[in-house]
Amino acid sequence: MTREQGRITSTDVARASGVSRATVSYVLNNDPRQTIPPETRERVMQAARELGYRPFAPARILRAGYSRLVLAVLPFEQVDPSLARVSRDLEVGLARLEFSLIWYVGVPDVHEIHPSANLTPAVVIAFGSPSDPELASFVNEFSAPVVWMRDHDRGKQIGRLQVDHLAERGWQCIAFAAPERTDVRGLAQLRLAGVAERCTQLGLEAPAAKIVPLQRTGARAAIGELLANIAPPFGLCCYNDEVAFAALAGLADNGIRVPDAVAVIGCDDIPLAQLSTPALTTIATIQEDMERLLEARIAHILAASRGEPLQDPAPERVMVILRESA
Amino acid sequence: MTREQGRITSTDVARASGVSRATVSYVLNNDPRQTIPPETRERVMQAARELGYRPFAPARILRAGYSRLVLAVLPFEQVDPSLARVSRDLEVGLARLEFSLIWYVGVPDVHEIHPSANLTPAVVIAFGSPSDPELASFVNEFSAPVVWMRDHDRGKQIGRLQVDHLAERGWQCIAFAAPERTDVRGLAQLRLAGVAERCTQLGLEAPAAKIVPLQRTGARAAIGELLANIAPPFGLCCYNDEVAFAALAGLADNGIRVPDAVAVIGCDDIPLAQLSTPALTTIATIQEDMERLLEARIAHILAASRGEPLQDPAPERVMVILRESA
DNA sequence: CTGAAAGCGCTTACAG
DNA sequence: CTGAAAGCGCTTACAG
Repeated sequence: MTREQGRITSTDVARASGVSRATVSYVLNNDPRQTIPPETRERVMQAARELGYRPFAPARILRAGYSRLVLAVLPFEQVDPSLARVSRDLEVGLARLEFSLIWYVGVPDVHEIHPSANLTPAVVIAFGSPSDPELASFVNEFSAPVVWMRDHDRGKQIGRLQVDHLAERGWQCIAFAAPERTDVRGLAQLRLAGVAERCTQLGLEAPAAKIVPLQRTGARAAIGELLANIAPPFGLCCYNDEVAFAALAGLADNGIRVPDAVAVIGCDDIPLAQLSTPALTTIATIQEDMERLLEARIAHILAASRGEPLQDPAPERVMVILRESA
Repeated sequence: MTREQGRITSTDVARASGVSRATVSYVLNNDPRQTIPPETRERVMQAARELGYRPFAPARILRAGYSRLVLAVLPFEQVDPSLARVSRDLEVGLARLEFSLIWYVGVPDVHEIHPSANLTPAVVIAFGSPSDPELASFVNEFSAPVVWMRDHDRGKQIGRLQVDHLAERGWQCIAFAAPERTDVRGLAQLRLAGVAERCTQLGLEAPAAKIVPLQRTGARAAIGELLANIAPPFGLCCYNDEVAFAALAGLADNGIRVPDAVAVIGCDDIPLAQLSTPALTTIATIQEDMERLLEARIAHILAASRGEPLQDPAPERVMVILRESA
């Protein structure tokens, strides 16, 4: 692992422009406390440009004691379509504060080498819940303030809202379609818990739960089994829109009409949701709320980067997108 | 931006365990050239644990001259469903080599502050084409070797393959369904170019192209206009599976039967592809090929991190997933 | 207005 | 087997 590129340093720039390293630094960082003659300034900038000089980040950070880097940690199970928007808004907000946003995506347990060995974020944004011990320890390893997003509460809240919607429309019997993906079991449990909780509160029977695979034949079979257990009419709360698509396909393959015999409600409002037959009723995060939330979150991050104590941020709120399937 | 946490340094550990900083480093890095008495070793480790000592990454990197960090740069337009798999495989492969993988996702032009000010990747993986000037300059700013993935060729190749499949099955007339997303225009142009190229080679008429929005009413209207331009039967090559879903919905809303009157072929093989009505025929990257490719790519990255010259890697290959829509 | 010097935290020859 | 010392590249008081 030798790398003898011969890095270009500020010493090189100083030599090339006939000044000291201090002056190079003053010029390049536009230090307002120094008065550099424009001619010298120009000479330094020119030399830096010609040599292709880039300050070596680790040296700067070592000197300063901190970086302007925010690392978002995203477990695979949290990857979902709403992320593109969140990511963009976060990044633009942080850029305004001169912070860079980068992502760690994946499986915290794979690593003998922790990324903190090569990376010094000023703040870590964790997608998930602090009560997830693996995620929590992965994230704490950075010894930086941690801002949590997408905590457990949202999971339950979505389940509750799905039931509310179905119950309001007169559905008395509720079932839950769970995903096959194993990495997402925790989230699915939570969702189901929210569904079950609300059923109890409303005096409905406890919901039947069934794993509905995304493979079409698997979906058909799963829905068949569900139908053997519980007779239509019933309302089906799906873990997310993908599972809802599988449920719709399985119901169609079993000759069940949606929403006449079975109502189906998803979650996420993926772009394809309006394109299913029938178009999918689903749950989405409230947009304006989202914007306010992100602003708050960024202020939060800034505060954390200054070492100020963190308070629990307001949770994301959530609404029904009404289409045809429920 | 003061941060006076009082960082715990190797000096603290040395003091606490009554040895020199050198010894602390030897113990914690398991230097095989040193013979440390087990007792001393234990004392040092204990002290480090109790103090919660973590070596400060920038100092290590400054000393070493390089980091073990690979940064994948992903423009928004390149975000697609196949990424989850690629990401996971890349990360696991790199972890084995003791490299960490992190992502930069987004819009290179937003930044006055370039992430390289806070980050020193050993290698950059760029998703896109070196002939994209914005991406190229963003990525070169890191002054690290750059490995390119997903170059232009793949775009054309997919278009060609879609046409081949339709032509083999007797479709004489070809149309192209483009996405509405503007950030993806470049890729869409390329795809269309591939489609058009193959049509010419096969002696077919030049393909009609139409933007098909993902909103259901928009999709219906767009397909309506397309049908006014070009009468069924024809084969419809779609930019990706999402556009294909919109096309299927639009065709259904216009009373057109798939695949009898119009054949539809997508791209990506997203999980939902098999769940449409009819199930979607589409294009996917060959799986075993993908694995070989990733292995090669990782070897490539490793070579790059040693400063060895890069050669053009083999491109990804691609196949038809046959279902019902074409 | 400019430069010599110190120091951020780490690792590793080198001397003992 | 252990420790004192040098040096990675940067910024910034400080002296002139």
